[in-house]
Amino acid sequence: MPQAKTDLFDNQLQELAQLFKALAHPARLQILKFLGSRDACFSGDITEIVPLGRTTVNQHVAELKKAGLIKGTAQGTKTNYCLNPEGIKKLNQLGLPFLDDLECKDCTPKEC
Amino acid sequence: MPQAKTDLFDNQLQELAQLFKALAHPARLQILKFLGSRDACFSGDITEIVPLGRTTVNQHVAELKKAGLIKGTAQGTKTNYCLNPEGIKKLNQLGLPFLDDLECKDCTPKEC
DNA sequence: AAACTCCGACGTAAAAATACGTCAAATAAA
DNA sequence: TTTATTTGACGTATTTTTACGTCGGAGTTT
Repeated sequence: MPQAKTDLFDNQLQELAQLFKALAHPARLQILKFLGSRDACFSGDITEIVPLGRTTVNQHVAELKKAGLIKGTAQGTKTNYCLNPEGIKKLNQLGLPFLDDLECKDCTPKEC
Repeated sequence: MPQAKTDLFDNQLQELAQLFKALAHPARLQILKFLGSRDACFSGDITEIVPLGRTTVNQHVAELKKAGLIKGTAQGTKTNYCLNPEGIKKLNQLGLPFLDDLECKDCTPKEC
């Protein structure tokens, strides 16, 4: 884009859009779902979870890290991947109310 | 991207990723929020709601339409913009459970 | 030590997203 | 009828995203 104009918007909207962007690819959803479905963190090859090349998966992992939704701390050869509770919390704090407020309120069939 | 590999993923994940993608820009969030905050639909110039050029805003509107989140029916010169209850419902049905399931379950500080 | 495994960093290519200008059609207002 | 207003369609430039190959380092295994 010929210059990102995202800073013309409300801060909360910007932040929320960033978070939703991190969720805008099935590979990233799959990674989050995988980590969320486990009791503990995952120390192993995330590449094998996702049907894409290793490099590509690592890129998606990096994006999730950048968005603050997961953490990955090196542990010997392997990396320990966890959900980042703070990021998830922020996602829920901003995202859930937004989705809730979209519900059709008192719209009659005529109006909607 | 040199070929979209999105079809390698679970259908629900694909669909949800598509919906989140539609929410991945502050302009689109602003439009949704605006329509959602009203009791009825909006018949007027959406361009003036968003701090971007008319053409650009219309493009965002088209994306929201494509994602099934809003409807826009022509009414004389103006267009009547409404949230699309079915799309919003689907977003909530898929999105809310996903977000809820990401909550850290019984992770001790040691593990996360 | 040598071989292997896993990961990050770098580079690359194709596609999509973003932002806008311009134009034409349709309706409303003068 | 002429003039505006509004919207959608088309085209374009720039940036970002997506997907991968390759290389090198850190640590394990043999």
